Amino acid sequence: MKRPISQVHDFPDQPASAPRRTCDSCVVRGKAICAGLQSEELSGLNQIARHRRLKAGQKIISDQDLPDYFAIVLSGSAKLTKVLPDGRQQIVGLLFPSDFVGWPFESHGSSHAEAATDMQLCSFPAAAFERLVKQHSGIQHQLFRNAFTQIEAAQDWMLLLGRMTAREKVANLFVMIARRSRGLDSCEFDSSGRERFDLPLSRSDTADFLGLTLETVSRQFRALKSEGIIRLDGTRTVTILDPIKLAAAATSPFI
Amino acid sequence: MKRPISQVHDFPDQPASAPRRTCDSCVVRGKAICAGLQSEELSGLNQIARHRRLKAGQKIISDQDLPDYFAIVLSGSAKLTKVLPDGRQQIVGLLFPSDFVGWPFESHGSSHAEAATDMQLCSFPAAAFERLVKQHSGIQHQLFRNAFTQIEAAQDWMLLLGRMTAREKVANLFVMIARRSRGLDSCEFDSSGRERFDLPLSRSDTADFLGLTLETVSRQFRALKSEGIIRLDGTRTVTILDPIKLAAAATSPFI
DNA sequence: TCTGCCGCTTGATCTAAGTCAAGGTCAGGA
DNA sequence: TCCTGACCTTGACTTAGATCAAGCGGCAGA
Repeated sequence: MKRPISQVHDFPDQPASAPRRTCDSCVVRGKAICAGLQSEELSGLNQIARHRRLKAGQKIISDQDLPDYFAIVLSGSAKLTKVLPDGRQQIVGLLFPSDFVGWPFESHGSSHAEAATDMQLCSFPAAAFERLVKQHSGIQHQLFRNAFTQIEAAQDWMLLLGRMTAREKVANLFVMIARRSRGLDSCEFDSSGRERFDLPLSRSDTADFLGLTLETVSRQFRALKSEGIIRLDGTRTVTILDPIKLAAAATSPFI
Repeated sequence: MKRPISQVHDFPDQPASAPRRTCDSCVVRGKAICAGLQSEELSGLNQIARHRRLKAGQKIISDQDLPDYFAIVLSGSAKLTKVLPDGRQQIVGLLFPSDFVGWPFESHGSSHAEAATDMQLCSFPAAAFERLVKQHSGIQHQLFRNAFTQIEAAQDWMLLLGRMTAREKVANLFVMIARRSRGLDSCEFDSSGRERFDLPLSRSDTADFLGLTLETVSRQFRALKSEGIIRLDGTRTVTILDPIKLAAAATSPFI
């Protein structure tokens, strides 16, 4: 039987009294906003940080009301969605470990953040976090850099949504997820050095991410598979068999 | 003969010795990043600010090399574009007066900024501006808020690109440009209170912004016109005849 | 005034992707 | 064990929008 690669370790929520596990001690150290902070800034964050585990589908931050916390993704993935009144949906962002969730100082976000897979977060109470940001310009600077990364990703995705074919969209999705998964436990290299990773999204979510229908997504998966470019183990696990051809199918970006 | 509404006033570039006109003295005061700054921060900006006039089509900041200046748009519009190796193009942002151009502290942007119309900028030499930002957290905070606005716009646009029909895309474009033009000299209300504004983009650029072809854009313009929703004077000037129907055609967002 | 070009419109046709519909697969619960 | 429902695949067909191909109109330069 096929099983997805990644599995959230089953450790319990930290009780309030226990020493708190923080961003400081996590896998993504050095990549998340904590990177390059002064030790004073780090210890400030550590003091308010709190571990949090979410099941796939759980809301993280709604686009309606004030967020009560911000967070850094430690494991798993989150999706940012926007919905039209008639139900049409677009996923406008996919967050991986080390990504920051939420917008300090804004009364409401422009999208709804939700766990795409089971995930772990390092969370910070909103008010305390904003207070820290005001005191430490290093944190503010990291937030700003994080914003730039999000803009870059959004602009890349606009190019994909507006100007790419279904095949190119799917190929680029694989390239992007492979890159973001590298070094995480949702990614391994097999004995012949082939990269294998889990898709954090269902076919339907994938369609909403790529601006396609789920049928078209499924057909493009099949096409890349039948051309020997990828292998699918089960429905969520992808192995890249031919990275050259995959890059060609993606027409360059996201490499 | 029809003439576009907006016209760049023909005042000469400020000689280096003359008292410099700055962001402080411009139309967009109170809306741009200068809003809410301390007087000390403002005077710092004023000291390095420099007026700049650009012709339509001139490059502002390339996505290749380090920017030598950042700027606030005073009049006219700029477009941010991304290009695929085979020439396919996507406009990933449209900038209006009060918008900030460029990314301090990043070695290169992810898109190419270019004047869409003749325009005026309030520019800041890159190095001096970054120095100021480091000193004054108020400016940093304004930059951060500006980044949030850009993310919001980008996410809205992803929804448009991925999930809207050609008709909805065009209707939303009109709604968005009308909103952003309000209060500028590229916008007026006629005697019966109808809103009239200039499109900053050619049909071909509009197509690249909406993820369509220019033919489809042209046909959708015609459709909205023949339904009495808009009027076109010449090829760039739009009057909204029926805002209710326009909003209906846009299926809600951007209002 | 004429000419050529650029940006735009319009029509005819084509096609990539959407829609509709029928199964298949698998995990979880009765 | 079988049933149920969620998720995915596959096929047949339809269609929105792309592509191809004229042609128009205004203005810039001769």
